[in-house]
This record gives sequence, C-alpha cells and structure tokens, in this order.
Amino acid sequence: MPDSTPRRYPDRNKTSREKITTAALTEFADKGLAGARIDRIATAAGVNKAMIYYHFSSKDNLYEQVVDEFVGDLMGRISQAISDKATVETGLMQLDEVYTELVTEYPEFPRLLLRELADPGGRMIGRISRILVKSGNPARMQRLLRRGVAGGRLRRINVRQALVSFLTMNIGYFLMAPLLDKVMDIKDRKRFVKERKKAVVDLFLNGVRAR
Amino acid sequence: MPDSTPRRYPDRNKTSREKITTAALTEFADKGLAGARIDRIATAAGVNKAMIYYHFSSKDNLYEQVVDEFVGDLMGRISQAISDKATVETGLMQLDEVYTELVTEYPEFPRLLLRELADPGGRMIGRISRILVKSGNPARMQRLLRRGVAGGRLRRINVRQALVSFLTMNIGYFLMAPLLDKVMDIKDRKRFVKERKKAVVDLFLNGVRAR
Amino acid sequence: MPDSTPRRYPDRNKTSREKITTAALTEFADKGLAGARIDRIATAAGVNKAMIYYHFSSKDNLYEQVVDEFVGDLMGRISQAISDKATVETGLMQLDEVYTELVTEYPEFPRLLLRELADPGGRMIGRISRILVKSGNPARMQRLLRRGVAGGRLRRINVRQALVSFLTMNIGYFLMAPLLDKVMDIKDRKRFVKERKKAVVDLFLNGVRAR
Amino acid sequence: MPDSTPRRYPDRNKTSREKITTAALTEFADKGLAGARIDRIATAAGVNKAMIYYHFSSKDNLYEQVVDEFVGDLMGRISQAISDKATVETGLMQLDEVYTELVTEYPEFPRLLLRELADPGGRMIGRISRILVKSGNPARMQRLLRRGVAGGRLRRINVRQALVSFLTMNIGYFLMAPLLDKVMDIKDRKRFVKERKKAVVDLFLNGVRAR
DNA sequence: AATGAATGAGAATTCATTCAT
DNA sequence: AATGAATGAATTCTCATTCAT
Repeated sequence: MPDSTPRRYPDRNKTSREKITTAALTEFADKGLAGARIDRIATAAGVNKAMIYYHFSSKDNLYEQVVDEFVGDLMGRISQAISDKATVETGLMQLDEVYTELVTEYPEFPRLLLRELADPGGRMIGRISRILVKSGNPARMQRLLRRGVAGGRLRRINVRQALVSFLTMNIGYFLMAPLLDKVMDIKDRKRFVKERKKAVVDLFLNGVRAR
Repeated sequence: MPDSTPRRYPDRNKTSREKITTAALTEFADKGLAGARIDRIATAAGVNKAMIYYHFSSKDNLYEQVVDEFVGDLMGRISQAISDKATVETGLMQLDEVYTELVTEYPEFPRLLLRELADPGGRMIGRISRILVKSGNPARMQRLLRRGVAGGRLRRINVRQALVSFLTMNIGYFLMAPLLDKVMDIKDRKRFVKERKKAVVDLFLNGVRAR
Repeated sequence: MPDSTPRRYPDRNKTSREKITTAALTEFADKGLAGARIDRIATAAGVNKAMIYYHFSSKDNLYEQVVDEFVGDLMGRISQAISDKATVETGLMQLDEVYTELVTEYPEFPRLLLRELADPGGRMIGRISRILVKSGNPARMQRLLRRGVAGGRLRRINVRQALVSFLTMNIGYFLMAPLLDKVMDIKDRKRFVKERKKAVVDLFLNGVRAR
Repeated sequence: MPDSTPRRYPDRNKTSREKITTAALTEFADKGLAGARIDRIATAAGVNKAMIYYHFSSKDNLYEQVVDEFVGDLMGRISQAISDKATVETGLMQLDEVYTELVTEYPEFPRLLLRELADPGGRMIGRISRILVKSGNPARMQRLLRRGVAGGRLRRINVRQALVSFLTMNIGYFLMAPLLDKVMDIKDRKRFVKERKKAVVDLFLNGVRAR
C-alpha cells in the first residue's frame, strides 16, 4: 500500500492520489473529520471509493496525511518569509503579510485549524507548533522585541504577551471572521482585510514604542 | 414533548433533562455535533438513550437546545458586565475581566465556539452575534472610542479595526491557547492569563492614545 | 450492551439472543468463522442485523460466545457421564456411549471441532481440553488402565498410547466419516455407528487384555 | 492461461507459479479457503497479485489446483508404499510408517484435511477417497484381514470396523493432536509419535488376533 | 511474464431513531 | 418518566478481480 508516495505538483494531469488529497482537504475543512464522508470525497475526486483505501488505508490516516502535507506546505512558506536582518517594523509587516496571504490563498487552513484547536486529541497543533518553533521565527521576533526594549526604543513591555497579542490580532481575525463580521457589521471583508495589516502593525507599534 | 422545561445549572438533585443537558454540552464541546454520540451522552448522563429523544426529539435539536441555553446564560453575563458610564479604560478593563472569567468558568465555550466558527452552516454564530449586538456593547465601545478620537485623547485610528484588535487579543488567546502555549513556550497558563489582562489593555491603550 | 446475559432453555418463545445463538451455531458449523455471514445469521434468526451487534458487539465475539456456550453445555454432559466406580469395561462402554450420543444429538460439534483443530489461533481447543481435564475423566481412565496392568489383567501396555487409541477410534470416526464412508464404502452409516460401539470396545479390550 | 505447467517441490530457482503454489498451500492450510487472502498469498510468494490471476484465474481455482497437486503427490507416495505380498503385520507396519512420514513431512496435510472434512461442499474428500480406492490399498487390507479370519489366525471380527479403527488410530491422532496433547498431557510429541507406531500396531494385532 | 492502479460488489459495523412495555 | 430491545439507513472497510502498460 503506497501510503507516503512522493507527490508531483502540476495541477493538471493529477494522479488519483492527488485528486483524493485535494478533495479530502475540502471535505475535511468543510465538515471536520467526524463529519467527512469517504463517499463524498471519492465522488468529488472522481475515483472509486476503494481507491482511497488503496492509497490511505483508513479515514483517520487519510486525514492525517492530508493535513500533514497541507500544513507542511504552508509552514514552509511561513518559514521562508522572514529575513533575519529585519527591523521590528519590517519584520512585523512581513509576518502580517504572510498570514494574510496564506489565509487568502488557502482558505481551508483557518477552518482546519479551528477544528483542531477544539480537539483535545488533535495532533495538527503539535505539528504546527513544532514546525513554527523550528523555523525560529517566534524566537527571532522575541529577540527583536527584547533588543528594542533594551535599546530603549520600546517600552518595558512583557515581550511574550506582546507577541501573543500580535499573533492573535493577526490570525485571530481570520479565525473569528464569521462572528466578528456580524458583530462589527463588517460588510466588505476584502477591504477590511486590506486595511487591517496597517491597522494592526500601527496599533502594535504605537502600543509598544517608547514615548 | 416538553422541550423547554426549567433549568438550573447547580449539580445536586438534577432532573434527567438537566443531566442530559450537562452531559451533552461536554460531549458536543469534546467531539462536535458530527462526532458526538447519543449513546455516550446517555451513558454519561446516566439515563436511557430513549430518554434523550423523549426530551429533545433529535440530535440536532438537542444540540440547538443545549447550545442555546448555554450561550444565553453566557451572554446574559456579558451584557450586564459593562456599565454605560464607563470610561474607555474602565470599560476595556471590565470587558477583559468578563471574557477571562467566562472562559475560565465555562471551558466548553471556546471549544463550542471554535467548532461553530469552522462550520459554515452553524447557527450559533448568528445567535451570539445577535445577542451581542442587542446588548449594545460593541456599539457602546465604538462610541467610546470615537469620542476619544474626537476629543483628541486618542489618535486618529480606525475605530472598527481597533475594536476588532481588542477583541481578538482577548478571545483570540483563549481560542488559540493550545497552539500558542506550545509555540510561545508558555508553561504556567494561569499566570499568563492573569498577566494578560493588564498587558492587553496596556498595549491597546498605548496603541490608541494620542501622544 | 448485554454481552453475557443468562439464557433460558425452552425452545419456543425464544428471545432474540437465543435465536441468534442458534442460527449462528449452524452458520459457523457450516462455513467456519471466516466463511460465516452476519447477514445470513440475521436472516436465519429472523432478526435485524444490528441486533447481533447489540447483543454480541462483533462477529468474533459472537463466535466466541456461541462456541463457549455450546462447548460448555456439551462438556457438562460428558463430565457427568462416567461414574467413578466403573470397571474398565463399563467405563469404556459409557464413554463410547456418550460420544456417540453427543455427536448424534449435536452434529455441529464435530464440524466446529474440525475447524478449530485446523486453526492455530483457536481457543476452543484449549477450553475443551481444560474442561475435560478438570472433569477428571482422562485421569480416571488412566488410573483404571494402570490398575489393570498392575493387577495383571491387562498386558504391559503404554497406558497413554492406549487411551489415545481409544479416543481416536471413537471420535476419529465421527470426524473422518465423510472420508471413511467413501473409502470403506460404508452405505448405512447409522447401522455402522451402532455396530461401532461394540466393535471398538471389543477391539480395545482384546488389544489390551492379558492372555 | 497456462494452468498446469510443470512443478517441482524443491525450493531453489522456483518459477513464480511455484512460488505461488507454495505460498497458497500455507495460506490455505492456515486459514482455509474462505479465510485465505489473495493479497497475503501474493506477498508471501513475492509476486504481484495479478500474477496469481494470470496463472490461476480465480481464488477457487487456485485452491483446487494447489490442493490437487498436493494431494496427488501425497497419495502417490501412499500408493507405492504397500506391496501386495505383505502379511497383515508388515502391511500394517508399512501403512503406519507411511502415514507418520507424510504427516511429518507435509504438516499442511492434516490441516487441509480437517477443513475439508468440515466442509460439506468440499471436493478434496471425494478426490482423496477416489485415489485411495483406486490405489487398491483399502481393498487389499480388507482382503488381508478377511483371509486372516478365514484362516483362523484372527478372531471373527467385523473387518470393516477393524480397518476403520486402524485408520482412525493412525490418522486420528495427527488430526486431533492439538487437543489430545493437552488432554493427555503429552509434552514430547516427537517421542510420542515414535512410540505410537508400535503401540498402534501392537494394540490392533492383539485386538484382532485369535487367542 | 509482470506490475501498480483501479473497480464493483459485498461485508462488517455504526448510529440516530423508534417501539413496546 | 423511563427502559431494553429493535430497526433502517448509512458508513467504513474489504476483497476478489480486472485493466493498462
């Protein structure tokens, strides 16, 4: 059973493994692991149901593989996005940029993440955090902020809290968009997202900058 | 079928309807609607499976009832929490306080919310937003900020963005805690939560305050 | 899930658990565990397929339960059948009698046994042997023969081998009947079985008796 | 499809047909026809699943072919083993010898036989019996015994019953070994088998001999 | 002769829901 | 209000078999 075969990227002329992966990603994002239906995935992928078992051997395993590949790809992009020589300002800007891009390009991501965050047994969380930590970005950001504090350019803030604040302001909106859009009566989400980058970085910098 | 009998949250001397409600809340928070099992709920509640149908007529309906009651209770508490005469500072502090309390007292809440946020068909989101809007809190907060801007005490910020930032900094941490705790290497969550209130309000106020 | 509920014997007015047990016994004897079909058992028992899972939770478990109950019943009858004060002659006669009766009354037995004998993982063998050993019959028979040898009434035979020979002559025919009937051109099996008891005991006694 | 290509049992330099045959024999002995898996056979044989269909066209056919070849080989050895001029004593000895040898050399045999004996639709039984009958051995043995009775050297026994007894004492032990070893507490099976030949013939001869 | 991928027809198992009592 | 038994409609998973190369 070819469970972890290589994948080729070109979208056209997909192998059936790839077709399954794609269909499964959507289904899992839409319905979650428990709500997903193998039948539906097979139909969407245009393959025989048994094919899914041929390639992935079980629903649970399919979920894992799909999420793994997906998260792996995403995280790869995040890792590259931040250069070491960035200043606080450019660093934050870059990060913000990347998050927005990712979420826009891969709308399945926030939904998968939401479900996994709710799931005590989920392993995606652990995987993502490991990748993020390994990427060195969180550490780098902390260093950046710490240096700013030490150099007197930033107030004497709790760096960890500040970083958490920055992250939640960024990703948090995307996660809670369905709710926030209604509560805050946001009609034009696209525009709001565009404005948001600047607003977030602006609020954050003003919030931490020494006066 | 008596679908909306009186309810008390206290633990002792529960009616079987209450026992079901309690067990179901946990199950739904743990597994989501699709992953929840009537059997498990019945067992956890110590009642017969048929009893659930006697009281709630279907799984979907059970979910709705349970979530409704739960959300209703929660929102009631939020609504009361913010007095009209608050200043920006005290208003934010109060809000923050309430969120933290809620999430700590009702750990099922963030998980239910996470799942609903992931679910395009979910109706809990609509319900919550309606309640929140009706409570007038978001509008009040906006007014508060707008006045601050007008009076020159606050910078010329985008008020809506700022409010979204405040909300995501608050709730966002609780929603993403499983991930953030790992990425940011937060060992003592209790302490972090305690510090957080101040850190958030502090960052926010400094971020918006005119200089 | 009521997995080991008591059973009541009257054949009419059977509970569905009993109906399942009966149907399953036949199916398993006919087709073996791997060849048996839950669907067929349900139909034969006149119950819904899900009922089988309600009562037995899995095919494997059903098999085990059914075989266990069955073997337990059978062995109970064998255990009682041999009185302690028997002489070699009457003892052997009694044993022979019992085997023949059992096999005639419970034709499923030899077939279940055949399949289990072929199955390295089978647990029925262990169970039967334990029951037989506990019944004390094999030991008693050995003692009987040993005494005969010591008293000079029997030749100096290997008692264990002799006993094995006796047992195989008895049960062996029933197990191998489909083959032996053809090879030996046995047309009237009933008559052959009737004659057999005497023939076996006669051969055995003459074979072991001192001359 | 080349269904009856030459075969050699020796291990080295096997054609893939032979590899399949060997693997299938083990699988069928282990699990029976219904329990056998084409996948497992292919893996064990180190060939692709489709290869099996190329050579044998179906699972049932594979079973038949494999069992046929196997039984054919075995029976060939039995047929040769008994010379016409044997006395009762030597004839029995020879037979016994052969059975023991066969079962020792081809441990799959008793297990295949057991399963076939349990299967009402099995055709192996018919095939074996036909071969045995054609070999003339049973008839020869009957004649031998009959002559002994007529000549007064043997008691006036039922010859058919006696022969059945002899056969069951021989093969019966091998078939029921898993059970008998436990019940009779046989620790050293090898030694027991060695002793058994003599014990069986001895018991039998003494059982039938005129006194 | 040989293989990896693909398939259709089952087969076991699950689960929300209902029924009789 | 309460329960154990029962059910139908999925749903996951399996497996013999075939296809394209």
